[in-house]
Amino acid sequence: MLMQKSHAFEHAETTNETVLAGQSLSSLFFASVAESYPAGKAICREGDEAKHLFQIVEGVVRLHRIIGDGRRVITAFHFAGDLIGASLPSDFLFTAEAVTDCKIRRVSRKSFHDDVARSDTLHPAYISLLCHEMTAAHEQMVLLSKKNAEERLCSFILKLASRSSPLSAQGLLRVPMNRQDIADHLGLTIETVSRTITKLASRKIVIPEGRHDLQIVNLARLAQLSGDADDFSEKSCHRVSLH
Amino acid sequence: MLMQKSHAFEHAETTNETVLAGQSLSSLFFASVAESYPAGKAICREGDEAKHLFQIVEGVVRLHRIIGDGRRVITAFHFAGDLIGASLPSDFLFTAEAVTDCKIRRVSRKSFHDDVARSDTLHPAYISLLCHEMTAAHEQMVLLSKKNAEERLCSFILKLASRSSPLSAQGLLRVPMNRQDIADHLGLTIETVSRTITKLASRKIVIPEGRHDLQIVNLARLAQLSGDADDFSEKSCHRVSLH
DNA sequence: CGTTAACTTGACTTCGTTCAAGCGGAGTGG
DNA sequence: CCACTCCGCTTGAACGAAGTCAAGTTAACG
Repeated sequence: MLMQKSHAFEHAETTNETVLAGQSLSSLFFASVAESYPAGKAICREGDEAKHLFQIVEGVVRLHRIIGDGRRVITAFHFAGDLIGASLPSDFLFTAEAVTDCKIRRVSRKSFHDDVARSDTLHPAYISLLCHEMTAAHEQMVLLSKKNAEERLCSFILKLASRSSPLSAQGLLRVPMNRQDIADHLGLTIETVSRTITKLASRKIVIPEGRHDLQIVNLARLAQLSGDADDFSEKSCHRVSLH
Repeated sequence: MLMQKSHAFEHAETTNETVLAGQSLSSLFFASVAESYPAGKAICREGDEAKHLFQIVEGVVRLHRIIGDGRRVITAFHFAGDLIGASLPSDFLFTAEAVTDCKIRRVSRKSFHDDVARSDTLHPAYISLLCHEMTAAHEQMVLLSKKNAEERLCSFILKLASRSSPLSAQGLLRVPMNRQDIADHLGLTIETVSRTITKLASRKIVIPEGRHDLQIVNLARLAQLSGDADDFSEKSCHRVSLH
C-alpha cells in the first residue's frame, strides 16, 4: 500500500538545476514511510509550528491562506516530487490540503536542515529550490496584478501542461483540481473560470472532456493568449523606457 | 560623499530573526565602497546575468518586471539595509531601479555564496532572509488576489509605516515613491490610487501633506481597513471548514 | 514667477462579480 | 435497470468596482 512504484520525478520541463535539486533533496526522504492522505484532508495548517517538511510521492496538494472573512487564496499547487515547507522559517504560512488522494513522506525540519548543512551537494540544491519557489511566486504576482481572466486561465493551463507527463497521448491534460480551486488560485470567481473555459472551447483552443480533463487543441494559441509575450510578434514591444 | 553615517538598520518592526539576518549578512558588504545612484537609475536589469548582490545603504529601490506590452509590475520596494538579489539562481528576475537617490554596496555573487557557505552564522541568516522574502511574496499574492482598492492602500501604508523610523515625530510618514509606482505595486491604476487616498483623507484616516508625506491620523482604523483581520472583531470568523 | 510634470477629479465604459436559475453526471436506493 | 437526488458546474441578467479617457489643479523646480 505504501511505497508503490515511486514515480516521483516525472514532471516534464523545469530547469535542469531544479530537477537535480529536487532529486538530490529527495534522498533525505527515502528513509521515511509514505503516508496516505485522502482527497480533502489537511496535511498541515497555517500557524502550526513547522516541525516537518513533506515530500509528495503521489497526488496533488494545494497550499492556501484564508484572510478576514472566508476569502481563500491558493498560493500554489504542488505535484509528485515537490517538497512542501522548504521556505518556512518557523511556522507554516499556509494550510496544505490534498487535492487528490496523496501519498506523502515526512522528515523533521531539524534533521532536514542538519543534513542539508552537512552536504556540499544538498546545500546548493536547497538554495536552488528556494529560488525556484521565489520565481514561481513572482510569476503569480504578475498574473494576479496585470492579467485578465483569459490570460490567467491560459497561463494556468500551460503551467499545468508543462508539469504533466508528456501530455498523455494526444494532448489530453488532466486537471485534478475543481473549479473553485482554480478560481481561488487565479483570483477569479468560479463563474468567471467556467465562462472563460467555455469561451476558449468555443474558439477551439481547448476541448473540455468531463470536469477534469482538457483536450489541448492549439497549444501555440494558448501561449499567445497567456500574456507572457514569449514571442514578440504582435503589439508586444511598446515599452517606453522613461530614463 | 560615500559611506556617510550608514544608518542601515533602522527599520522598525520585523522579526528579531530577520533583523539579525540582515545585520550579519551585511558584514559581507562592509569591504565594498558604496556607489551613488540618482533617482530613476537602473541598478540591474531583468534577464542580466546576476553577477552581483547589492545592499542598500541609503535610499529606496523598486524591483519590477514588465510583461507583454508596457504593463509593469513592481514586485517589491526595498529600503536601507535590505539586500537585493539574494533569491536569484542565475539571472535577474527583475529590474531594480532607484526610487530616490541611493547609495548601494555591491559584492560578487560568488564571493557572497562562498562566504555564506563557510560561516555557521551567515548560513542560517541567509536562509532566514530567503524565507522572509517568501513570506512577503505570499502577502503580496493575498493582497493582489483578494483585496479591494481601499484594503490594498491601507495595507501598503501600514507596511510603509512599519518600515519607517519611529514614524518621525507625530505620525508623519514619508512616501518616497510616486503614485504610478504605488499603482504598479498594488495592481491598480494611478487614478484609483489617487481617488482612494482622497477617500481615506475625507474620512480623516490619513492627511496627505504634499505628494510624498502622509499624516497618519487613525492607525487602528487603517489596520482594520487593511483586510488582514489581525483582530477578529467584526464579521471575521466565518471560515467554513469543509472537511 | 512661470513652466511642466505629477497628481486629482469627473464622466463614462468595461470586465468581472453577484445573484439566481438551469443542467448533467455520479452515486444511491428502489 | 431506472428514477431520484445532490453536487459541481454552466449559463444568464443585472450590478458595481475599477479602468479609461479627458479636463482641471497643484506643487516642484529652474
